[in-house]
Formats: sequence, C-alpha cells, structure tokens
Amino acid sequence: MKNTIHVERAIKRITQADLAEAVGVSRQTINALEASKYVPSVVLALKIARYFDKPVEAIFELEKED
Amino acid sequence: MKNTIHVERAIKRITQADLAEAVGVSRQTINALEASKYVPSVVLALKIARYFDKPVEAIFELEKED
DNA sequence: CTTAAATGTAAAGTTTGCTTTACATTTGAA
DNA sequence: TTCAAATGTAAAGCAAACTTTACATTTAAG
Repeated sequence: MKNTIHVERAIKRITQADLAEAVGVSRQTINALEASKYVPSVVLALKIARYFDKPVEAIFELEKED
Repeated sequence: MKNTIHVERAIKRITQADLAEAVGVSRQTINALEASKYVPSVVLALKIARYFDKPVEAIFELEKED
C-alpha cells in the first residue's frame, strides 16, 4: 500500500496538523500514514480522499505485496 | 460506514466464501463486513472494489456518524 | 542568527480488524 | 422431504490502527 498524501498536501499547502484536524485524527496518525507505517481504515481513507476531492484510488494504491 | 457488498455479490452470483477467497480473507470477515460489524482497511476495500470493478466510493459510503 | 512552526519519532495503552474453530440456522435443489 | 451448500453467529486470540504524551530535529521566516 502506498499513498500520495504528502503530495496532495503539498499541492494544497496544508500542514499535517491541518489535515489531521480536518479528518478527525491525530497529527501523528497523518505523519505515520505518510511514512507508510500503517494502512488506514476505509473510513479514514474516504475522509482523506474527500478532503482532497479525489477518488480513494487516486491517493491510495495497492502494491503487489498487499 | 455502510457498504453494498451484499448487492454486488448478488449481481455476480458469488458466495461469501468465493469473495473471501478472491480477496484473501476469511469467509467470516466478509460475513461480518456485510453485517456492518466492522470497518475494513483500505487495502481490503480496494481489493473488494477492484474485484467488482468499481470505485471504492461506489461500494463503501461514509455516514454522518463516521 | 534566532526563533517559531512543522515534522519526525518513540513508547505505552486502548480499540478494532481479522483469524481460527466450531456449531446452528437457512436456503435451495433433487 | 432430504441433504448439502450457504449463511449467521460466537468466542478466543493476535496483530495492527490509532491515541496521548513527550521530546528531538528540520525548515523557514524575520
């Protein structure tokens, strides 16, 4: 599983803390997601995708090992 | 969080066990998802969506309480 | 350079996804 | 009606998501 949260965030010029607050999780959760330290729930993925106004698939991509 | 796995499965006329095997989880996991007993990871959601050839958003929908 | 904001990281704790085993109930085809 | 397949459900256990607190490092603006 890889994601482009870092990129989307750069485009919108938003901090990890901003995104965290917008989707209702802790800043560390966003940081860990960007570092691929774990896989989010589909609820969180949907909220992040909705925030960036893109489909889930545009931000979260399956890899072979998934 | 609600999902339409049951419906998609009915359209394709597949059993819970078939879907489970196709996406690499146990049959009980699919059963529990259909019963909304829990929220899947985005990896599992992506696999299910891909299996049904639809976007994640077409199968998994956020509700107010999410 | 200095300082504040942003990011990285870590540890301990709680909750929840998902598994396995096991059994009961429902459904559908012969 | 009978028998098998499909579904529902439950409990115990493990792994992973996510939280809070706390601190160190990097980045950027003045």
